[in-house]
Amino acid sequence: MNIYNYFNSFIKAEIKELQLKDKLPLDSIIDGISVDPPRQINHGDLACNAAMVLAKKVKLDPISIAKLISKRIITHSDVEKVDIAGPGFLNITLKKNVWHDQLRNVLKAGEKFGDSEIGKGKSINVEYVSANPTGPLHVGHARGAVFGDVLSSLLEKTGYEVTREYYINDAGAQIDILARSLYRRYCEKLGQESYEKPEGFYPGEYLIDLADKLVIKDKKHWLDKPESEWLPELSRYTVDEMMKLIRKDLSDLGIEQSTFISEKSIVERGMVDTVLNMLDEKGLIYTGVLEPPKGMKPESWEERPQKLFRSTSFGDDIDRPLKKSDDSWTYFASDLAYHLDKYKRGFTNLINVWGADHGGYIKRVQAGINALTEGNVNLDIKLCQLVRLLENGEAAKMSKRAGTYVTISELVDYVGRDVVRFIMLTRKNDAQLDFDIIKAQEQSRDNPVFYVQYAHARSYSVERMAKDAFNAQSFDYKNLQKCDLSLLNGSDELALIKLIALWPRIVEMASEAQEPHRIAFYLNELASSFHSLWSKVREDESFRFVVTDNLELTQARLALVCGLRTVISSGLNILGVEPLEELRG
RNA sequence: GCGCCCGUAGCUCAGCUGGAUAGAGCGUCGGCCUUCUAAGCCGAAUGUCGCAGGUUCGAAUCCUGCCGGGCGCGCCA
Repeated sequence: MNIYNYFNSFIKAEIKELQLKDKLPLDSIIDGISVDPPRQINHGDLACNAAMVLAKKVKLDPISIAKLISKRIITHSDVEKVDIAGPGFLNITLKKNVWHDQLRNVLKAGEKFGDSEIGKGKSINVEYVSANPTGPLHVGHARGAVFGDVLSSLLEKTGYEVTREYYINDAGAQIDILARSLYRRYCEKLGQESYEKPEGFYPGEYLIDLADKLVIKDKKHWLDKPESEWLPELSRYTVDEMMKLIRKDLSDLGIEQSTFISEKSIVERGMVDTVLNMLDEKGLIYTGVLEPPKGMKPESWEERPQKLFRSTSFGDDIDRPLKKSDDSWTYFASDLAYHLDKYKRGFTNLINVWGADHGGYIKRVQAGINALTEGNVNLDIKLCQLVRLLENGEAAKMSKRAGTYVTISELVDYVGRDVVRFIMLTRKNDAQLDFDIIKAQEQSRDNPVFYVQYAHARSYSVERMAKDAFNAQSFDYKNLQKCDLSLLNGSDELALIKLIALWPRIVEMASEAQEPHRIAFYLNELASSFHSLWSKVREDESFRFVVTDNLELTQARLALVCGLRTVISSGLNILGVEPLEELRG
């Protein structure tokens, strides 16, 4: 438990005591009470709004309530002093040894420091990427992929049991087109061009490569055969091969999902019919005619009765069609079946990571899943906005393999996996992201990946020097845990310890908000704080980490550096970025 | 037309789900290398938090209405 939560519970308990002793009314509200790190340094270590929250319902002024509570808080052995400030804030200053103990906890717990149990006993299904198996992944997919992967790690860090899932859209019409495109390439290989390029032809080079493989595998077997003979087989073959490509791309990014669910298998198991029957039984299906959307030119619009799901009963804007004009299921229908499948596999907490262009789809899926599960499922949908690839501020143009877009493997080859992963998290998921592939490789303050890695590497640099100056054994973790941390009493050192001690809170809040970018921002701040302390020695010799005539002080300072390193490394591990011990070769 | 997202320093963005005097980087200007790696650090200047109302002890944050930008809106997935 982090100290903010700890004091939150403590203060609430004390307030209950006061209520029992009739000092405060019993019905006063405790819910909105929070304990936070204050923004201003002179506001102490913890700021609590309890008095103001209580004053809301009780007809007492906040200041006198604050006085009442502060008398209780001051009895805690960790508390140095309590100030009442502003409109009724309780500003709590903790004894220095509390912070020293926090640092000691980091050294004892190692990377487990920051683990939380807020998700203990809960399982959650995170579905991400789920790109159509029609070609290699591109940059837009990379963002959703990294986001989903890091969100999963973050949830695991806070105790959730996470299933990382990929939904393979291997059933729609675009798969037929893909197979026909491959067939065309196959014919080309064998010197026959009479088979026309199909409508919506996939032009990427990867299909030429695949056609090579197919010729080697099946020789001329499919040549001059009717489509009905080769289409089913080649569809299956192409999807399998595309999924190999995609999984390769994902593994280049360090992503390995445990569960792959095929749309085709959902359909073949009759799940779509099940969904239709369920909705029908609930009276949520009818045949109707949709209005054409206003503001759009309905050129080819023809009014047509179709089978509709009454999603407006569940908060959607219009009712949604389940069947196309050719009587086949819409994507929506099979997607409902897929989500029902998740529920039947035992998941009630679902997260889907989608591209922002699918935003208009959220309400209907939530409506559908609510209808199918009686509201038992909580489905969160995270949208990732576009990524704009830049080269020194100009739009990047480095695409070759896929025809029209930059692929993940091109990007990873160019800047490296760690850079891709980190940069993808330097923006909130729902804000657009500019990814400058030149700047992302710079070794400068501009490049957050470098900046954080540099701080991490510097910690090793200090350790090496300390070990050179004394005997190495004095600095192993066991000895550092036991050393006298009270020697760390400079304001800069204490400030750094406090920032390190913030880590568990950052983790919990990022997890609750489902916002992995907060980890990246925090690491940047932590690195900055360390670089700053590091440079202090230029103004004042006494800031030297390694003090050659003082082993105890050097141990204490190295303990601080190791604590910092542990947190950085633990943060980078959540991001899936490898912490480096040295930056120059 | 409707729905979702966004609007914060010259630029790019944070802002801890309602807290105190709104922050960081870049850029600009001015400092710090006989170095525990200057691949870095320090200082200065910079704001109608899009606009207008509302909710309350307290709003960049929540609600409503505008303005401006992005995405989407049956027979694609």
